[in-house]
Amino acid sequence: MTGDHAARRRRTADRKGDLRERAILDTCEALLARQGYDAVTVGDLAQGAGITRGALYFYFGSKQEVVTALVARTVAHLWERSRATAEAEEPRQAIAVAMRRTIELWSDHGPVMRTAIDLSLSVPEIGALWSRTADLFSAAITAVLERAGVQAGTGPEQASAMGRALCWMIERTFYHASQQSPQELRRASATCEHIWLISAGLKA
Amino acid sequence: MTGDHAARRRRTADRKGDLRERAILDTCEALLARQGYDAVTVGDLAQGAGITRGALYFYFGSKQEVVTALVARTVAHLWERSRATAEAEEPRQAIAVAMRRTIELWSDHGPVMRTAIDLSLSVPEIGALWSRTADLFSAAITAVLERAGVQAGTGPEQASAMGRALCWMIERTFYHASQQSPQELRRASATCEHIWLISAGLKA
DNA sequence: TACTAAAATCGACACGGTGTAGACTTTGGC
DNA sequence: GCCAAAGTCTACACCGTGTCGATTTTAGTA
Repeated sequence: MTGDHAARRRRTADRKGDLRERAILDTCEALLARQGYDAVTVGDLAQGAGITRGALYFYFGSKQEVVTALVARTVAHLWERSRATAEAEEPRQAIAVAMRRTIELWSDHGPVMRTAIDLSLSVPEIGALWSRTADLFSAAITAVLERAGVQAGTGPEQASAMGRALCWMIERTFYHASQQSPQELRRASATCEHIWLISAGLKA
Repeated sequence: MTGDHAARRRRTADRKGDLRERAILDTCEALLARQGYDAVTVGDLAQGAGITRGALYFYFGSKQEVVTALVARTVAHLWERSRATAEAEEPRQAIAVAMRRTIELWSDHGPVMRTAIDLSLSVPEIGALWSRTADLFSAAITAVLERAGVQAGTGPEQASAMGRALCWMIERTFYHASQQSPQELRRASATCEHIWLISAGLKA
């Protein structure tokens, strides 16, 4: 706990291994962008990172751990940015900003997002990560609905449940659109925004 | 093409093999209900159907083919029932009926539905099957929206795109709710119905 | 500079699941 | 009873995962 100790920690923080770790994760993301999880082999991952399979298992206990770490990295990035968002905005503004953020997120990390969703069931770790992320989104949407006048509460037709449903709508719509094209992503975003506004009572 | 030939065909229609085929599919559905696709092994499938692995490969070329056939069977069942639906109803009625049908569908075949969705990407055959099903739903929702007065067209804020988004909302919401409980399924349905009605301009 | 412990890497292996091949048995029409 | 097609089995080859122990590299320390 001494300063000296901390210094050593910091110095060792960028040791060779961390570079490798990042290289593995980067390779994973690149491979995921065009092969789908199943098709990606541990050998591919290792080769992409410039090491052998055996060496890779020094960093990660399994293929699942690699992709879990990748999802964690992406999601952490997302959390940081959403925390930076001022929450007290005018509803219409808040919705527009949120959708813009979502477009960026899916543009930059679509393959990882899709993989995370696909593996949520079979890999509990990823499921937890994604569930927590969805909760964040869901809560944000709910908050906007309430601020716009939708009745608060947990009934099937009240803000909370509606926020959840709209969250799933956005997730799934972007999931598909991100496989098409950036343009399709923008169109999808416009549609989601429209329905969100209507649900909030902010549009005819 | 003679009557005799047809009779023979019909007689051979329930030959031993067809029973086995159904047994394999039934086993697959049962196993999928509590294990997830990856965990299900061809050996399990064969054992459940009372044959050996080798014999199973006489009926299906691969594990993927088995689950594809299962999805096809389920989806065919769904198509039949939705074809039986009268299309020219009053919007509110149509929506209520559609949601009721959807609850039944997910109650009876939740695990298969979820598996189909999960494998849509990695198994093109299943992706096509599911995509076609989604198109059907999407079109039905769109039709109701238009009949309720939403502007027809393919713009991001017009009926077609909205129908798609609502379709995804329903899919994802039921996907999650069907993992919880029948009660949660009904709650989820109520929420989706509510948003659908609002989007159609049929509710405050 | 030489020593040493931890970090990193490798090659070889065992295991489990998939799909194939060929031999054998059952079934049902003639 | 004969025979072809349908159905079934056992054994095998292949591939990807994850483990293990030996070896090399790295970086503090004397």
